[in-house]
Formats: sequence, structure tokens, C-alpha cells
Amino acid sequence: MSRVRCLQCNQTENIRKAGIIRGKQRFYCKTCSYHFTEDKIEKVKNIGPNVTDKQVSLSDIANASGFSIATVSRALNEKSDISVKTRELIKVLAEKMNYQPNLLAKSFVKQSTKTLGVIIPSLDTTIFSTMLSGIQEMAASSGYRIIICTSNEMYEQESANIQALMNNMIDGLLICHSIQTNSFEHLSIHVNKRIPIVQFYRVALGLSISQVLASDERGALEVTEYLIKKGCRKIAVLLGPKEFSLSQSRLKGYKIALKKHEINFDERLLTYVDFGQESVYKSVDYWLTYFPDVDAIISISDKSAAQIITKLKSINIKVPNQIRVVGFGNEFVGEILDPKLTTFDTQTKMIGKEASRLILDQISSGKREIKKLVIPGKLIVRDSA
Amino acid sequence: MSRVRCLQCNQTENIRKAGIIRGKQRFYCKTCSYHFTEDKIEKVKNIGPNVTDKQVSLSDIANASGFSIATVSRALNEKSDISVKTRELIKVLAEKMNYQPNLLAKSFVKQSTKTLGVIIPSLDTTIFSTMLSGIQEMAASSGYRIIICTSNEMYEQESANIQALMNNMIDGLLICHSIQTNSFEHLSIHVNKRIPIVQFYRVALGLSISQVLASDERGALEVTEYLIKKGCRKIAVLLGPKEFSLSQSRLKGYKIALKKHEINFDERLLTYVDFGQESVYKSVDYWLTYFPDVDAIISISDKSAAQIITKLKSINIKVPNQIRVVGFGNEFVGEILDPKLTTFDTQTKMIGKEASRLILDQISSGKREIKKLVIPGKLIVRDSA
DNA sequence: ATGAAAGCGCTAACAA
DNA sequence: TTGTTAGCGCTTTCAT
Repeated sequence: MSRVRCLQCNQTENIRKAGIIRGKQRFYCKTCSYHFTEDKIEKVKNIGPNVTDKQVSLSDIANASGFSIATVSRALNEKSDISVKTRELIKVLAEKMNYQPNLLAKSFVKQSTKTLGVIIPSLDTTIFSTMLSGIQEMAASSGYRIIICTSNEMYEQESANIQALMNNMIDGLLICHSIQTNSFEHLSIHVNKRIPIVQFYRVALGLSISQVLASDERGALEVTEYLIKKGCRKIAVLLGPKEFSLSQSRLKGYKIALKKHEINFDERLLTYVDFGQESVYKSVDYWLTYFPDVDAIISISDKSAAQIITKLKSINIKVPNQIRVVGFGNEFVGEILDPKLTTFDTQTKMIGKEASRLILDQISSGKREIKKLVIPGKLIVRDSA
Repeated sequence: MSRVRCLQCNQTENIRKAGIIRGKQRFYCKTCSYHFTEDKIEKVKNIGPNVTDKQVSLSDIANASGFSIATVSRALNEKSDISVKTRELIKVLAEKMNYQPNLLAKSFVKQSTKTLGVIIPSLDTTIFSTMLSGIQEMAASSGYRIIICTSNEMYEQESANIQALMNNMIDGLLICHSIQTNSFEHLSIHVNKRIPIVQFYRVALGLSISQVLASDERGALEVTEYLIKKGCRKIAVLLGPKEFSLSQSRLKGYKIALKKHEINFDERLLTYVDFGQESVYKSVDYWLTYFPDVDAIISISDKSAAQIITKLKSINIKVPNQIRVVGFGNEFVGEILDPKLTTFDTQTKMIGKEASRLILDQISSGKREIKKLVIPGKLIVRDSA
């Protein structure tokens, strides 16, 4: 059996040799129809697990200094009830012996890891990694690390991750639910535990857990009003999956704006997509076929907005002249689009930051003050609307 | 003193009230000149730290069942030397008592956390979060979690993070160096420790540490040759910071291609940027001023390529007719650019995956086989070149 | 100011 | 098959 592993599908089965290219063996993976070369895998040397020497522990320093373990611990932790002389002596010795505290032992006795757990649906979506960045920044500024788990939008994985993390691995949990998640017992059973929890971005209603949300409703309202003021009357909306609280909030804001300006709400102007390019393109086709007089499109994300504009341009519809397009999220892609994208900045990073701050507050205070925070966003007017 | 905190700069000083808007108090932060409202901060209730009840431990189950702690441990860990009857009995009891193992204690006695440490320069750059995604996927498939630290491109932070993580917090370390990092003692001192290390993307030469790299040299060579075949003779290159091994590798590939096709290398066609839009725009201005006959630009990243194209369009230079542009990385932005971006796909996610695989192999085998892996990429031909 | 000793929850070697 | 015991490295209480 071939020991070569496909670089694409990661299997060792069904690999065939496929000629030599530039002096290197080329392979073909039948499973995923992928050609590749083993391009420069150099095995330099094979040193054994020759761990140099054992980590020095408090007891080693105790032995070397003649003091007890307790005293050494006190000296190294800057406790007050110790003579300056002893403390300095021990610190110098520890330095010389290259002492490194075993954080695992420390965490164990304190039952605290100085680590936050974060569960997000995916790392491939800008919006999540941006929130993650905010979380990380805030956490780091308080000396906390973060441990990341992804649910891949699946309930099972989300649930398993919660369980694992809550078993003393972390001091606090930040969670953004998967699409699949629509029951919340896996979370609610942890509500009264030592470890605090904060939900962000996609949250469950009715749980006694702090939350940090984007201003979806208000955002949709502002965006819609802006378009109405520009003269639009037939405003289509591209939403995410129907069950999404996010879709519902945005829809609500949209409806309020319409009502306020006495425009009839037409359900048929809404489409619900799964974020794939396919479904976005389909939506555009659908609108143009059944509602050729559509004069604006509000998109669930900047990425989808970009796809919408690309699609419209490909069939020679002018943006914003014929159809105005607005996105959500203020991602980089909006800046380089042609025309530049008008978008509602949901302050994604701030959501992460605030969620992080909320949980750090709970950890340091020991209080379980339940807060619901809505991060205000703002409309970024550019050229597409 | 005001207790309101600025949503932008995160301070409580210098906050002024600034009128009422839609029934909500509006504020102004003098420090960072930012207006905001406290938009819907609801304090729902303030429950104390009423931890329901202590976590049940092995000893609780031992007491309840009449068996010893050791037997309970064996039963719950599916060890063989235990009667089926006892095992089932204990498992049922544990379930009933809602036992959850204390992972921290487990990690402590095993000195293994089933966690990989990852140090990356930033979470705000697509390329890093994409690699992270690859790392995470591979790790999760082997039951490992990942703990993320960012260096923010600073040596100090990188060094501190290495130190913290290597103190028994993790089973393996994956590191992508910061720009600032140009000495590597902070890493080399850990080479012979129990915890294996793998460098990826930005690596140090001369250390006995496994590495996973993008095929920068080959990529630049392919890209350059492609442009030459299209008839380009005056090919400018936008590089990252000069000290970057990445910049050097790409430069090398570029030079080889020129030499092969007997085109003179002109150092003045190179610019070195810091990834900011400013420096990219400046580069374009520079080329157009001093080398108006430039017929192609190779960019360090797709993001910069996008900025280059935006800039060229703004001064009515046609891409690819007058100047061809090629990016690196195959990011989403390239697909929606107009014209669509020709780019070299460095297989960013694969780099993460392979780095992760490498370290998992080292962990499970206990071997320290030092490998250098170059992940092959491929040219994606679209419209910009 | 310092030391002795208990204990955190679990695993594993050894004994029975 | 089951129990006893030591111990992982550290913190902390209680003596001295």
C-alpha cells in the first residue's frame, strides 16, 4: 500500500504515481481527482525524544537553598510574610536554576486556568474571526489566554465542546451558537456553575445568561430608511437561514421602516440563503424574474453583497443607478468593490471585545450580574446605494 | 466621575453627555473623539455566585458505590481488568450522579492537556485565520483543542507567550513568527524539551525544528514566467518587509525567472511595504512616476493586489491591458474584484493542516523527526493578468 | 519569618 | 478483580 498521503483529501488510499515532474515524483489521488507532488519533504535527522533534563520544581530549589518548599513558594509569589533577604536569595537561585513554574499544577490547585473558552461556528468566516480577534485582545490585556473550539455549525460538536471546556479547563465561556442549535439544555445545565458564560452574536432567548448582540434590528431600520429616503420603494432583502434570530431581527427593523413610511410589506421580496454563492446568485435571478422593478437590495453580509454586485454587473445592471445595494458588517471587501459598498457597520470586533469584557468582569467580581448588551453600529455611506 | 465607558477606546475618563437621541442618553468621548449611546444595556438581575452544588468526584462515587476510588477510575476509563458487572454498575451510578471528570486534575497527573498551542502574529489578517482554521480542523480530528496567542507582530509578546505555553499548558507548539522576531533564543531553548515545536509560514533557519512553508520561491517563479510569456518585460514587485524570509524567497523566484528569460533585474522595480493601504498606494505612484513603462505588478498578497487595482482604476489605467496584476494567496477578495484577480494559491489552509499533522505525529510517536515541508501551490489564472 | 503537613482529583504501580 | 498507597507540583493553613 502506498504511504503517500493526498494533500487535498488527506487519505493514503487510491494514490497512483503519475510521472516525474521537475525531477520529483508526481501523484494522482483517485478519491478526489487531485494531482500533486511530494514537493521537497526533507527529513533532516531523527533525534530521539531526548528530553534534556527534568524541569526543576519548587522542591529542587528547596533542597538547593536549604529552605522549605513553602518558603520557596512564598518567595517566588512575592508574598509579604517573608524576609526580603530570603526572598531575594531564593529568586536569584531560581533564576540560576532556570526554574519555570508548572502552570498545570498551579491551575490544578487553584482550579483556575487563566483561560477563556470560546466556541464559534467556524474560523473560515471573516465575521467570526474578527469577533475572535476582539475577544483575544481584551482577554490578553487582562492576562487571559483563549482556547478555541469550532462547532462547524453543528449542535453535536457545540455540545461536546461546551461539556469538555466546562470540565475545569476554563475560567469563563464565550459562545456563539451554531445554526443547528435550537434547543439549549446543553448550555442551561451549566448556568449555575462556577464558570460564567456569555453568549454573543447569535444568542438564545430566555436563558439567564449575559449576552452581547449586534444592533441588527436598528441597523436594518436605518438601512431601510436610508434607501427609502433615496427614493426606493421595492426593497428586496437577502436574509440568512430563517431560524436565525439575526434574520428575524433584521426583518423586524426592515418592517418597521416600511410601516413608518407607509410602504406595503411584501414577503415575496425576501429570500433566505445559506451563504453560498449559488444561493445568492439564485436570489438575484429570482428577483429580476418576478420583480423586475426592484430598486434596492439589502444583503445579510458584505460578502453576499459583493456577490450580488458581481452578478448584477455581469448582466449589465448598473449599481447604484438601477439597483442600490447595501451590505452588513463593514468588511474589507466593501472598500475595494466597484462601486464601493454602502454598508452597516455592526462593529464586529467590538462585539467580541464587549463579550470578553463582560466575562472578565464576572470572573473578577465573582458576581453573576446578567446583562444584555447591544453594540450600536452605524451606516457607512459609500457608492453602492 | 462618570462610570460610562467609551465603546471605542475603552476608557471611563473624559466622557461627556451629548444630548438625548431617540430617548437614549448620548455620550461623547473626548479622548478618542467618538460619539455613542449606551444603547440598551439592560441589567436583568443580579444573582450571586450561587454555585448550585460541588462537582461530584471519583471519591463521591466510590463512597456511594462502596467500591474504591481506583476501581471507579478503572470503570470509568474502560480499563480491562475489571468485571463487566462492576463497570456497568459504576457507569450507571456515575451517570445518575452526573459525574464530570475534572480535566484539569487529569491533565495534571498525566502532564498532558490534549491541547496544542498556536502563536500567530495577528487574528485580523485573513491569511493567519485561514491557517488557524486548518490547524484547528486537523487538531480537532485527533481530539485536540487549540489555545491561541497572538504576538501582534512583537517579539516581546511572542517570547512571553512561548514561555507561558511551554510551562506544561500544551502538548505541542505551533508558531508563526512575528515581523520583529529576528533572534530565536526564546525558541531554541525549548528545542529539547518534552513538548514538540513546529514552525510554519514564517520560520527561522538553522534551528532543529520542523517547518511547514508555502512554496514562495516556486510561486514567484511561476508567476513571473507566466507574465513573461504574456509579453511583460518590466515587472514590478510589491514585497513585504525586507527582513521577511518570505520576501526574500519570492524575490529569489522572481530573479530566477528573469534570468532564465534573459531579462535584466532592476532593483528599483521592487518596493517593500508594511501592508497598509498608504504604502501600497505610494508604491503605485512611485512606479508610475519613475517607470511609466511598467507592464506588470506582482503583489505580496491579494489584499494589496486589490488595493493596487483600485488605485490603478482610479487613475484610469486599464488592468490587464496596460498593466497586469497578480496576487498571492487566493483569498476571497480576488474572486469579486473587477477584473477578477489572477493569483498564486499558496494553499494557506493546507499549511495549517500540515503543520498540525506534523506536530500531532510527533506527539503520538514521541519521535523528534525534523521535517521541512513545502506545500505546493498553484497559479489561478483569472482576468487581471 | 519559616516549616510541616494537608490536600486539590486523579492515575498507576503494587499488593492482596 | 479489587483495594491500598504513593505521588504529580503547588498553595495554604496551622504551628512554631
